[in-house]
Amino acid sequence: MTYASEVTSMIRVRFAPSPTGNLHIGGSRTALFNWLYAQAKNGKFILRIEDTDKLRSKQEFVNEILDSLKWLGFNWDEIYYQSQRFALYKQFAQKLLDEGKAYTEKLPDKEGEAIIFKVTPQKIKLNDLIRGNIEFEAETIKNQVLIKSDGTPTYNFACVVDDATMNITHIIRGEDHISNTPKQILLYEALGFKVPEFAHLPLIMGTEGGRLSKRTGATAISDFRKIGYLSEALVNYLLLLSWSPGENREVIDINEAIKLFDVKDVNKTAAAFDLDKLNWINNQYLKKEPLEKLNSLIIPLLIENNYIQKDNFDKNYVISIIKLFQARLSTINDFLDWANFFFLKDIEIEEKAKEKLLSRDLSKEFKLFIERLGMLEKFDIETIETSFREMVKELGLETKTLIHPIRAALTGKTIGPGLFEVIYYLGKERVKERLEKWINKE
RNA sequence: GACCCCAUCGUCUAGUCUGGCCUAGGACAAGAGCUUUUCAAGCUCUCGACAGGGGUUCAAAUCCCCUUGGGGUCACCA
Repeated sequence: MTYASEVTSMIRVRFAPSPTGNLHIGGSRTALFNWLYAQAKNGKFILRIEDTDKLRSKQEFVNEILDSLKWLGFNWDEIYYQSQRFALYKQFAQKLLDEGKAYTEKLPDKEGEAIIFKVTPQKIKLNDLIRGNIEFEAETIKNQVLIKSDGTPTYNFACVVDDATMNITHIIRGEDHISNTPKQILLYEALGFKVPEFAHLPLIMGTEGGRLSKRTGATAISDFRKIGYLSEALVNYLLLLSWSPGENREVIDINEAIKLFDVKDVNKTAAAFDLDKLNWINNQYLKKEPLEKLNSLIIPLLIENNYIQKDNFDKNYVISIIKLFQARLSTINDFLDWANFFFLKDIEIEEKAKEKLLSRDLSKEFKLFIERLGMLEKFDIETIETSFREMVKELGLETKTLIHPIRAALTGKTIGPGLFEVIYYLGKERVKERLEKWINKE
C-alpha cells in the first residue's frame, strides 16, 4: 500500500563536497549516511560540487572525489556544479535587494559591490532530527554577505538557493554546520522557501581527540584504496561510527544496513577514528573474499613491484600462495611484505630473526635436513613433515628448536605460514639454496 | 571571549526517548593460555566504564539543574 504522502514527497538528500581537497574519512561518512538514507527511504541522492572558490577548486579534486564515491559504491542520481549556477544566485540576491531585505556595499579595497542580507533580531528555532530543539538568538548573527564583490556567491547563500531549488528535503551534514543553520533558516524564510529537515551528524575525531590529522586518519579515501582496504570493509567501519545496527553486530552487509538505517538513530557523540578496528574489519572481509577477486587485486600489485612478470607467471602458484596468507592479511598490501620470500631471489633476513632464531650454530642440522630432503621420493606437505619429524626425533631435539630457525633462514622472518607449506611451495632447490647460503655465511 | 553541541570500559558501541529486566552487554586494542610449528589467523579466559555534585522518585546510566571536561562556529573560505 502506498500513502499519498509517500507519493508526493519523495525524500531528496545531497552530499555537497568542495573540490579544494581529497575526499577524506569525515566527508565519506557524511556521504554514506546521506546515500544510505536515500536508499532506506527510496529517495534520491544528489551530488553537488561546491566549486565557487575559483582559486582553490581544482578539477583533479573533482575527479578524485567522484572516483572515491564510486569506489565506495555511493552512486548519485543527479549531479550539479555551483560554478554553473552563478546567474541563479544573482537572481535570488536581486530579489532580496528589490524587496528591501538586502543592500549593497562597496569596500574601498574591492572592485565591485557586494550584496548583503539584513539580519533582523529574532529567535530562530531549529528542530534537528538527531539533536532535537536548538534555539539561537539572531542578535548574535551579523548581516550576511550574499554575493561577494567579485560577483561570486557566499557559501551560505549558494547553499540555501541550491538546497531549495534542488528540492532537498533532508539536509544531513556535519555538526560543524550547526551554527550555519540559523543563518540559512533566515535566508529560507526571506526567500519564501520551505525550510527542510536538518540532521547534524557528530564529527569524527582523531585517535587522540581533536581534529583528524594526517597522522590520525585524515587520509584520503583514495589512499585507503591504494594501501589495500576493501571498499566494503571501509564502508562497514564508517557505518559503525556514531551508528549501530544493534544486536551486537559489527560486520554487516550494506544491504542489511539499508534496511535498518534511519538518521534519527544516529548518535549525538563524536567518534574517534580507530585504525586497529578498521584493520580488523578489513581482515574479516578479506577472509571471506572470493579468491578470484583477491587475485585480481593482488596480481597487479605483484607485477607492479616486479615480483612476477606480467605475461609470464604461474597463476596457480600465485593463487596457492595467496591462499596461504588470506586469513592473516589486514590489508592487501600486507601480502607484499609478508609473502615476498616466495617471489624474490634474494631475501633479506630480519635482524630480529637472526637474534632470536639463528644465533646458534645449526649448520650440522641444516646440512642433514638438506640431505633428507634430497632423498625424498614424494615431495608433498605431508611427506616433508613426516620426514622432518623423524629426523628431529633421531637427533633427540624438540621440534620447535629446529622449525623456527629453518623457517627464519627460508623466509627471513620470525612469523609466517607453517614451515611445511613454506618448504613445499618454495621447492627443493630454493630450500637447499637458502639453507646453504645461511650455512656459508657463518 | 560570545554563541552552540556533546558526555557509558583506552577506542567503537548496546542500554537513555518510553526510569525497575543493568552487581551495565558486545566488539577493537591490551594481557594470559590453548592450537604435539611461529602469529599477524582460530578458540578460551582476564583486565576495564555510567565525568563530579545536587535534586525528582519507592526506584536513575536512564528525567531536571549546576560544575567540570571535550568539541564546533563566529570570514566578501566552504
